[in-house]
Amino acid sequence: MIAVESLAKPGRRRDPQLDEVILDAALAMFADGGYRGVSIEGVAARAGVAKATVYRRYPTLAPLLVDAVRVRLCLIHELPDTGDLRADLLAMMQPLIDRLLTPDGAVLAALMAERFREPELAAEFDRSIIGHKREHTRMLLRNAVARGELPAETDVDLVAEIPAAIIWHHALNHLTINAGLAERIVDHILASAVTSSNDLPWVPDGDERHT
Amino acid sequence: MIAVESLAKPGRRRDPQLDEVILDAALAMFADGGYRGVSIEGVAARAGVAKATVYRRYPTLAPLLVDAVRVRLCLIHELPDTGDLRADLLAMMQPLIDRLLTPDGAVLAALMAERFREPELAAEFDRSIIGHKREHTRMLLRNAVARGELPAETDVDLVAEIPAAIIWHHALNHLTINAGLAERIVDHILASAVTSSNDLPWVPDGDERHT
Amino acid sequence: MIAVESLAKPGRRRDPQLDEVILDAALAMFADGGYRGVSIEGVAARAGVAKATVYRRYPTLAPLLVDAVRVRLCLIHELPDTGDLRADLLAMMQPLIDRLLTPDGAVLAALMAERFREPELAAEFDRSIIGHKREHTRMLLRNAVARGELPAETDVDLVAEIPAAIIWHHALNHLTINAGLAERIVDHILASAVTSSNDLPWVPDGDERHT
Amino acid sequence: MIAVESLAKPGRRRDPQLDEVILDAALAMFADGGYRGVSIEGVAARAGVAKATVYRRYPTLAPLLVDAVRVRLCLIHELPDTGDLRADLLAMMQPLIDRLLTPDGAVLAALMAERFREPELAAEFDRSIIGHKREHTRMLLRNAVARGELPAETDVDLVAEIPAAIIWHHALNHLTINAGLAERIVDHILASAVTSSNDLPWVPDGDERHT
DNA sequence: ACATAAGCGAGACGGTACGTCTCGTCTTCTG
DNA sequence: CAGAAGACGAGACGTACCGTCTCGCTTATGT
Repeated sequence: MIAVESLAKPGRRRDPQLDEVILDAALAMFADGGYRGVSIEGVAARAGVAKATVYRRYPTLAPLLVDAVRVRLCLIHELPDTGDLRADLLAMMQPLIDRLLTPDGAVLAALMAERFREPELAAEFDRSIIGHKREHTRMLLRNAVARGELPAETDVDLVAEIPAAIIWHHALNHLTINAGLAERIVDHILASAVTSSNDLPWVPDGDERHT
Repeated sequence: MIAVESLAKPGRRRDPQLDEVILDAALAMFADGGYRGVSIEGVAARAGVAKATVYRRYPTLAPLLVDAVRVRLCLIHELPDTGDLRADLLAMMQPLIDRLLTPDGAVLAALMAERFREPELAAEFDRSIIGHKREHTRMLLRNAVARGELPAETDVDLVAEIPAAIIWHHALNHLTINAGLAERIVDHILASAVTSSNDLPWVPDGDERHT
Repeated sequence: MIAVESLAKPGRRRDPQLDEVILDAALAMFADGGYRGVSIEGVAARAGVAKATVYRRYPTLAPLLVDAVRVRLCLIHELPDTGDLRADLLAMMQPLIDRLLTPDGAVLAALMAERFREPELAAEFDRSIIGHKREHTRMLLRNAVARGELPAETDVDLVAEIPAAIIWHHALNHLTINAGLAERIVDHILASAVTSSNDLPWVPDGDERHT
Repeated sequence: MIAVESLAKPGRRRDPQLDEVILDAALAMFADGGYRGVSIEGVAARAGVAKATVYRRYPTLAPLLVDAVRVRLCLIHELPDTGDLRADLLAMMQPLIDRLLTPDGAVLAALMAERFREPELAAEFDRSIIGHKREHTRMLLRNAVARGELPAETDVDLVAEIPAAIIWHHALNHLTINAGLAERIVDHILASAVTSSNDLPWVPDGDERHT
């Protein structure tokens, strides 16, 4: 009886399906023409939706794309820490590389390129894609140093950037990206592994990895 | 009096001063708003020039910016090959880093970001800025491997990309770039230098064979 | 038990108060901005009512205004036929002129103007305002001719139109309308009265008509 | 040599052909749907012209239609004054009636209807169509009174309005308009002609006026 | 009493037109 | 012919209503 507060708002609900087609259309246009190629008018047309329906959801283009990226290109995944540096690094890189090899790759690369100019885009991108990867990688490396797997003088901050730097460098320069890239990067990082008193278990079979 | 050659076309000459103000305006607009922020209309307005005056010189935006970059941001420099890997690598990186620290740095980074979408821009950019640096770096590394300075199993192709990848990664992610970065990169690359049981055979005979 | 006719439908009744505020709002908007200035959206807003509440009652604008006019501006009155042509004609015109002098006058004039384009509006307007006045006036004139008060060659059809034509001409052209107008029109019509063999009893006092 | 002032402005001239197609399109849309049916967007589309091309010429709809009317429906003609009241009145009415019988008639009537609400439209309409006709008619009637052709007590101001009032009343009420209407109106006005001491040369043949 | 059904406020939806803006091209004039 | 000025077709911008529709609630029966 005592309806303290009726939380239900009056009026028709927004159609959740439209949310999706709008985001899809936005992402598709972005893939085609980059940030420049996206217009709210165009998104509405492509989504088969009235302009007002888009404007009702997003006041400007940026949050629309931000949402499109968050919802459609989410790359967040578990950050591994098994103690096996090689495996952990590979596990960090693989999802990104896999994604770059799909059609979404073009979108991701475009996004990476545009993010320089679009702070909002960049922020969201960092959150959902790059996220805490760098920090996590740093930690993995620090642990490896502590365990003695990597030399004490390793420039952890720098090395931690190498995977992302190389991968995005490839993506943005239209250089080939393939499954072997991750392994080559890991091999490079582990090349300075402390080999002091023992054999190098990975040397014998480390030859045919270069694709 | 004797017009030996009538190469002189009739009509008014193009005003060379306008060439300059146009390029300046283009670069300034690019710095302000990136590729998106540049329009021939805007450039003309900023240069205090009629639109046709710009269009007469450049059919589209790309060659205009390409020219602006070539003329105003030329980064071409000597590719060093002294035999001192450390010094050579540093010499390769320093001009770029120096430039990135000036106000032009924003322009360069923006250019680097936009080049993903603009093949023409990318081509010119590669020619005048990145140029043959990658190939040259590869050669330097190969020579170092040949001299035994670097381990035989060094992934030369990958390592050669590290300097550019790291520097641009910093530039595009608004990470700090400072003079020490080049040294850190070189140190990292040389960390795997063969130091095992002997002196450094390359020091005494580090001659200047490659020009 | 035997619900011979279950005319009473279930469900909530329409709120009769809303009928009124809707019509009032419609008429007010019409007075402000003419047919163009009326929109169902606007009427709903002005009436403080949901759009659907209006649309439930009137499918389109026309019947809404038609109702508003019928209910609020009814001009139907007795059509006099006393045998006194002068008095009868005056009695025909007076209610309209009186109404045109009230604030409703603007609404009526607007309605008269719009009716050209809006057949539905025109039909209702004719029914409730103009009605059978023309035909009645014709009859009065024919009778006057028959009685010999008007010349036999009188163009009854034309003369019967003069009162309405003049009055609406004034209304639509923003010309002054005043109480004397009706008298002037009657005087004009009676000017051709047969004066052959007798005095004109109404002439002596026919001077002060011009207001 | 002394170019005191170069009145010629620089820049491309407005295309006079476009002036015409725009006005034609506007008039056509008006004929189809009345003032309500005209939109600048629609005019541009119908004229095969960019919106800006219309907006460059007319800030809003009203002056556009005003111009369309002025240029395309000009009804200005000589105001006759031959001393023959009958002929002069006929000459005044005939052009209007003729026009109303053409396809333009619908446009004119619509315009007449809309003018009530659109002061700008009305002003232009009065200037180019109604213009000084009323005043001229008044003068003709005054002269006729002075010559003794009309009774001294004629209500000149009222009678002068009859032609226009009747004709527009017909037009706005979708009543038939035909060539005979002008004659009937003139006959009516002359019905009160002073016939005192002379014959009425036009009476005998005044029968076939009803078409 | 309580399901049924309509009324109602609110507002989402696909549209259309608004008036403004900028784009790259085209045209006309002056120097 | 170069250059300034600006008209032009094209089309996106963001706003405002249009008329329809879908909600969640309220109100009145009819069984």
